[in-house]
Amino acid sequence: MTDDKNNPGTCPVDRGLMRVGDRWSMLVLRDIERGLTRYEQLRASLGIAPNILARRLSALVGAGLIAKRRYSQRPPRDEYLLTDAGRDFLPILAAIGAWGSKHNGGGALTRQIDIATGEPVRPVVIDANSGAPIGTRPLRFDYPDQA
Amino acid sequence: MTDDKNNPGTCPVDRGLMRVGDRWSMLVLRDIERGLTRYEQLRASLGIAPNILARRLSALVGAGLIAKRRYSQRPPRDEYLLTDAGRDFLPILAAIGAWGSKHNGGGALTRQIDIATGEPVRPVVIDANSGAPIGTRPLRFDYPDQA
DNA sequence: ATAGTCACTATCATTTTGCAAGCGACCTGC
DNA sequence: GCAGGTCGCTTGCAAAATGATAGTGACTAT
Repeated sequence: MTDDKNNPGTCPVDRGLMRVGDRWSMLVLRDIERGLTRYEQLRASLGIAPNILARRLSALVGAGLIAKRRYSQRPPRDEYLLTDAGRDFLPILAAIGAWGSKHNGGGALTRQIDIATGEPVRPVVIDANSGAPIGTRPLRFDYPDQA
Repeated sequence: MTDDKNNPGTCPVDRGLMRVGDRWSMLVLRDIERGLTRYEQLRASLGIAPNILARRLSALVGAGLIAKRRYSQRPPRDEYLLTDAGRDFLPILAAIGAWGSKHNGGGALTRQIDIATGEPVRPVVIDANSGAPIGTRPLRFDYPDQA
């Protein structure tokens, strides 16, 4: 685990998790995607303590995944919107959701539906080069020189 | 956030994160994938405190992502191997790694190489139905009845 | 017999999380 | 004009998780 931003490791997974590596942060992103952009909406939806939510939101702003925007001057009201980096993270949440449905999926579940086809989406991680799902072709790790 | 296993919520992301929603667990899975299957290898690679590693490993065993296997009777030695559910999680780690490379990717990084082509893999999450990357087509959420 | 490895456990300090209460800025009756 | 209500937090304190360090049991190797 790397916490030192000035001396990060070479593992991209670790690099990613430095930014969003906790559960609340991911659930906040999910809820913002669902349209719950305001503090009070998020607090009620998640059932999170207010101090914890405030801390997570400012961490996500600091990490560049969401941005705070004032949508009303009087009364002063803000909302949180996904940045490009935050939107880029959403497919990962979809993949985690697919895993959760498969391996921890008893009972009724919320699904995402493709509006054009009406079908539930089935997220799969593929290698864009080969088109093959990750895990179906042999891979090796390439470690950078650490001279 | 749901912690109650007898009364889980309807969000599949939450369901997934119930099982692996912390940073050490994901990094342990990554290292096991890399072939670091023994306690001492993991401890040295991750720089984690021994009590914390022991707890994470037994949590992952309890969550069904890894299994403990005795590979030597005398001296008694165990290793940790991925279960089917654990292997199913690896593509998510690849996707997180791709995100980390893109958005937090200064300096040298470890990469995964497709052995057949020699090319670095480029993980992308697609919808298996349409073949389109998640985020490129409009979706809606389908919430189950809560009568 | 002595030293060393491996896979942990035990103890205790530090850090993070979480609950409950409160606060400032504003709006909405009346 | 002032009591109550909403929103977006902060403060104070308890509880839980994490982490550093030391130690232990089962061996092997010399």
